Amino acid sequence: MANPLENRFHADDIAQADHYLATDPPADLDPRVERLVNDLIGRIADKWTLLVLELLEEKGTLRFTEIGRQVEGISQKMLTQTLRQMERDGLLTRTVHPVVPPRVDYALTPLGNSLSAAFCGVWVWAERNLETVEAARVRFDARD
Amino acid sequence: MANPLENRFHADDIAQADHYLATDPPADLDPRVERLVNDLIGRIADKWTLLVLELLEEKGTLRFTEIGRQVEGISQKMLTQTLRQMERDGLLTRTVHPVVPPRVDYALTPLGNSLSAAFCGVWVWAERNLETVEAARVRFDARD
DNA sequence: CGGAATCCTCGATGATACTG
DNA sequence: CAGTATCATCGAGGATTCCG
Repeated sequence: MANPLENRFHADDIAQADHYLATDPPADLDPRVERLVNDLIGRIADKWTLLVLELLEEKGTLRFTEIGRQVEGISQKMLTQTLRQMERDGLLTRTVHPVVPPRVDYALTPLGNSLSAAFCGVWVWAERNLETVEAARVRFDARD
Repeated sequence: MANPLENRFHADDIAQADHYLATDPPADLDPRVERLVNDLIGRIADKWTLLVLELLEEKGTLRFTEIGRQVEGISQKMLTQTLRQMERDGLLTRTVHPVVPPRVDYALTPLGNSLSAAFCGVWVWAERNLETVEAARVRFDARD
């Protein structure tokens, strides 16, 4: 895996990783790490996790139903599943209030916030290059 | 919206990102843009695209078979499909050499490179927080 | 309200075979 | 070598129901 930080992506804490990565062997890293990174990427890079992550970062603390309402198109099943997995991974906290009717609050942990920050670059890229990609598709589809 | 490469954020200083978002229309953005961004995220955030993207960024130009060999576990079908979609989106170029046996080279476009750069923060996050996440999972699974 | 449990479907993916 | 085409599967995810 190449050092993705040849360019300068400046989260101050991430700049540290720059140095950290630079110490790696030139070729590829430990296959074990490779596997785990891919696994992790696979988990976080799914549609719902991403959307919940951004929503909670923006809104702070939200209840189960509120999240469900604001994440367009998610089913209750997937919402539960996504939230559980994120909780398991330490990305958010789940707080059950012993009242009737039940009230469960979800909020990002610092780890969750840092992941959201890490994704910032991707969101910005997507917004900035939306039309470029659209144009590329039109051009591609127009070829014989 | 700021360029991520110029953008300075701290993982623990999400309040800033808050402010950063605050420069956008207060509520949510244009639904059309929102939809397209989500669509785009959905496309690029799949396992194979991500892996091919990083591989090509690292290795430069590669042939079809070389990519297939280096992306562990990908089937020929998915490789073709992934490469086509990336080509369609303008992320890479496909160069057919009229020789026998056929030779087809793939390489990232500037757009592809910029996307790879945008993902840089995520890869770094994954590498840095691998063990934190692992620990969180163990803790979660150990609860009653 | 915030889920858990069940059933069911459909589309993504793999396996296989064929070709310029 | 670099695909395309076809068939088969299998599991992610939706719909529905029930519950503390």
